[in-house]
Amino acid sequence: MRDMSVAVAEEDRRREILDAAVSVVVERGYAAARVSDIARRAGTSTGTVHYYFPTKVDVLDAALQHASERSHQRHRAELVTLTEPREQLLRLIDLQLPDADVADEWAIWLEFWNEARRRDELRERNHEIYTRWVSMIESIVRNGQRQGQFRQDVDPADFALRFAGLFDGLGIQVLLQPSLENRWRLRAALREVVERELLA
Amino acid sequence: MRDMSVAVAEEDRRREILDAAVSVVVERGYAAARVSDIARRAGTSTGTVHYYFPTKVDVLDAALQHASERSHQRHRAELVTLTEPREQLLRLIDLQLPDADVADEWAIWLEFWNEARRRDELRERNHEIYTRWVSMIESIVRNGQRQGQFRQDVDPADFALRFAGLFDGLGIQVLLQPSLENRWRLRAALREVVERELLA
DNA sequence: CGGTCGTTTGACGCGTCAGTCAATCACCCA
DNA sequence: TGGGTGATTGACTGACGCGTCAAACGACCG
Repeated sequence: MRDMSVAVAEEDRRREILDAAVSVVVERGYAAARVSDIARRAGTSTGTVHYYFPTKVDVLDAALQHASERSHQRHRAELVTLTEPREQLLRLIDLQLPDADVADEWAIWLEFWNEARRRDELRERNHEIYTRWVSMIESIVRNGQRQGQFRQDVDPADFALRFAGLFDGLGIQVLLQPSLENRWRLRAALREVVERELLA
Repeated sequence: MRDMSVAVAEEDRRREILDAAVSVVVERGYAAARVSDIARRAGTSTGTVHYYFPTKVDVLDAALQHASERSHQRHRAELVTLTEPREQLLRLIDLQLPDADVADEWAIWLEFWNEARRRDELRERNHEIYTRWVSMIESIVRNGQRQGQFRQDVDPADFALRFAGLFDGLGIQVLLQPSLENRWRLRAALREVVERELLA
């Protein structure tokens, strides 16, 4: 019982530190993030941060993982509330437009990619995460085809890859120039792809 | 005459330093680049680097600009050798696939975007550069339409934006997983967009 | 040849920051 | 109550790297 309650507190503290780390990475970037920033934002001390994570790299990598997990769960949670594949895809678009909190998520992706370029473990991690994201889209498309709502002559894996790619590429520019106009264009471009390629 | 020759030497030295800086950024990343790395790779001393560029940020920013300029010139030089808009677009694809040297260029873009996220001047710079890249595509499309080779019912600006976005998004993943398979998929996806959307 | 100016050098000073550690705290249990 | 355990603190140390600067270099000129 004691062990349980301590374990829970431990997990909470860990999560607090990771949340803090994520927001520091968003603000200062992966490479410029300081342990003291993370500690301050988590309302604790550098000693405690090191108590939970041996080195700074450990905190930051865990933070990236943490953020990507949260993002994935958010997507899943929203998708199960919808039954129509078409609605699911459109919702996915709106869920991931670089607005407010989601812009922070995009920032994390950029940092992630950048860091992954130089480190094998992160490259692998990115590959898993990206594959999961593409698979999510792919399975929606497959569902749509099975239900006869989407065209049958489209390769789901191929479509999913292109959809994700288009999303990322335009998303980066929207992140950097987040005007209403640009956000709207991103949304319109993605919806148009869905309409044009999946619906007869 | 003396001034002239000195000025030329000065420019050479500057360029050497910038080339060195680019390769250090590719290797270690913008944030982790050290003045001493740049000096060593340029075959000179840290003092000299600071003689030409007051601060490290000045070198790095100039290096980003330098790399983007070189990339743009490379595109222009290749395009003028072709007359058919269709050929120009297809060449552009092959010119920019993340292979060998070009992978370094992609790395620079990632670093650039990442850094731009936090700094207004770089955001503006990125906007100019990106606009120039999209405009290049757009004007090829316009040419193709004028010559009757491309469909008339496509908005060139819109197409160019989507084409560039798709290129970037998929390009990042190819950069991180540079398998033959992935490179081929990127190329095929882009060529297909050209075929499907621009050619009747 | 001696002086001037632009260039180059690298040792040094100074600030910064990750990670350590001894001390303290808080909680529980015997 | 007293002792044990896990959690927390922040001062400290050692490493590191930017930017400075005094000294040297070398090309040219009067």
